[in-house]
Amino acid sequence: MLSSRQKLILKAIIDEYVKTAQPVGSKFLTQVPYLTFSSATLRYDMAELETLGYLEKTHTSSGRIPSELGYKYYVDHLVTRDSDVQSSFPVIDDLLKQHQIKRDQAIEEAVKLLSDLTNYTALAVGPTHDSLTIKKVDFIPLTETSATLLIVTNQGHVEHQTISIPDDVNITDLKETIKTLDELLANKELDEASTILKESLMKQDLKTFMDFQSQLMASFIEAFSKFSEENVYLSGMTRMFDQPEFDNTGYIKRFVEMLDRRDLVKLIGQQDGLQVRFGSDMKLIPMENCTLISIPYQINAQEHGTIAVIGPNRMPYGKVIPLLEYIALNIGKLYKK
Amino acid sequence: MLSSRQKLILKAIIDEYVKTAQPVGSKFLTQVPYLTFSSATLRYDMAELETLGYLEKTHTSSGRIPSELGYKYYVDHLVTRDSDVQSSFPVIDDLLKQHQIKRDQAIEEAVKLLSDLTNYTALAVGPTHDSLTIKKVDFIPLTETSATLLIVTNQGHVEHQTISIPDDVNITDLKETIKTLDELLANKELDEASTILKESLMKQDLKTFMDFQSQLMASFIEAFSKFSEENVYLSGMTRMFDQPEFDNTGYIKRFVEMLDRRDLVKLIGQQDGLQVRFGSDMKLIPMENCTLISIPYQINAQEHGTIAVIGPNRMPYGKVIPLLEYIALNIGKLYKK
DNA sequence: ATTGGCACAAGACATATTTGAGTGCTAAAA
DNA sequence: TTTTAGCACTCAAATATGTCTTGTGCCAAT
Repeated sequence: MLSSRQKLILKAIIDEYVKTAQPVGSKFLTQVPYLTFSSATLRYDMAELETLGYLEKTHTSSGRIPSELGYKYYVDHLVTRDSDVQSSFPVIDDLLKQHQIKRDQAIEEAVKLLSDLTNYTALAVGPTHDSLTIKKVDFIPLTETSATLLIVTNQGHVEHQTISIPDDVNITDLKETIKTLDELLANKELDEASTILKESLMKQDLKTFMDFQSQLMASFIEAFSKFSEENVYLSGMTRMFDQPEFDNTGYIKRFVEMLDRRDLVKLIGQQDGLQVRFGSDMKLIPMENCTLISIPYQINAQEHGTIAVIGPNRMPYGKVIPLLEYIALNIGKLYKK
Repeated sequence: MLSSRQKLILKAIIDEYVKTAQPVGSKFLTQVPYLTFSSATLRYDMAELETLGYLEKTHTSSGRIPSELGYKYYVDHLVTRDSDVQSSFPVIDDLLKQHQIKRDQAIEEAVKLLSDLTNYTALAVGPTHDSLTIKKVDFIPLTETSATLLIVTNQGHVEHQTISIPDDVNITDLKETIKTLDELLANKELDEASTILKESLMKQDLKTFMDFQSQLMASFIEAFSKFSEENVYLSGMTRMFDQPEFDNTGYIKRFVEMLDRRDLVKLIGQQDGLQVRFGSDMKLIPMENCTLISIPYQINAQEHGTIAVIGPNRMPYGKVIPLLEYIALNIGKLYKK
């Protein structure tokens, strides 16, 4: 357990380090208004905080920098919300209201805004749909030997697959088949639909030939899987380049590759509430000196996703967290109209 | 005009510099089999090549490195096609044949392959369609107040727009309207379709209300514009990070931002045959020390695009160019089946 | 429990010294 | 006339040296 003085010292060190990116020494701390102690006293507590694992030194006689554990303690117990943040709330409101936005655009704008306001990389996944049902299955002949298969969901999402029609398949029969399928699948949920589809094709009650059926089946399955694929929105990919502690091509390379591979998506999938994850917490993709802050957003009863910021550990949490919360909240509000 | 010995020297310097990324001196050149001259003679010609602008020095007493002009001369007159490249042709054939690939996947695979084989960033734009016509316009009611508008082209591409239906619009009328539009627009080319659409809505011969018409119109226009949007495929974004001359976060940042903004797309739009562009040739986006090699590919009579590699000037052109050509050629072949 | 004082550690910076690769020039050889 | 050997010179890079500054740890005094 930390003494209250130790807490103040930890807070002062992190606040300062976030600003300057330089190790903080006892001399600086003596100038902090709420630390009216001699440098020796402060040093004593700093040494203590170091043995507890909250602080680190870059070399034997340097000032202290926060460890990951230190940041963790800071966000859990010490961070004070920056009241200035509220001044950017109207900007957010304005920008999101400005367009009569489509949903995808709204999320894209929100992510861009988040990146612009924080100067860190921002991303969002989703929205995923809790109960997606099939509204319509249709097909449009294109040529003698090809047609486009259309599948529309109740949320108005459309997937299409171009299929080639073998000579031995009668186009009228095919039309019939699709019509039957449309009736069978209408208003069914996706996984339910998959089952029904398999059964129907098994039962051979559809007037199409066997090997063509597998192509058809595959097309449906692929379309279904595309519906449940998650969109990823990314903005400010290169923002991390500006952080002095990342001025290193090797590191930056790994960072860009991670973004490119969409690794983070798995990490910020389903979750409750705000989460702050530090480099080593990101199990699959350890990224030292990085913090990922994520929060779910809700668009309506069925559609929700996650929006996140990724930046250096050395982040002004007191600003970033309220911003993220406010934006997540307003993506939902915005789309209610 | 260069003497034949000067040509040999220029070639030797570039070949070596491409391998090592180090300035090449007269001492090294004496060891080149086809340069049986003393270092003094070679130095004399090197000085000459420098005044002509083909070589540069990094400082007064360093070896020489090729200038942009030097590279240009090299690719135009000196490069010898590397016969080893053919050994990777079967790999290309295999990988592209392996899947029963869809067109988009084929291009994506090709770009990835190009990047993997060259170790440079690769990209492709397109395919664009010469004569895209509308095959079908349809609409699917989702709820009382919303519907999805579907537009299908003769190439089997589909765009959809979700529209909200005002209370004062009768859904039967709307159905009627869409049906009329379908008949009007079927088999029309995109720009033709835009014109027809405007006229019809002007003439008010459609049974929908005025302010709703503008929404409808906008939806169509947006869908049309999406059809003609170009796809961009990108692979190996971080490959440039491995080049020693780009081990610099400032530069890398500009590079990634350029890729992110898709700046290159404008550059490699319509063109005939193979093009090699050096840093300063890329008018809008000067990227020093970068070379862009691009070549058109053809998928069928109507669909074509461009595929390209971007890497450092210091590139083994003798390998990269044949590879690019072979891949561009085979994207087309592959999709013929 | 807190503080002032002091020896010590280590990075940062500036300045010299050495080394080595490579050049340009010139006079002699081919 | 062309080519070559020889030599003085240049400059970057590596190495060494000394000084300065910041900050630590510890101890004795308060």
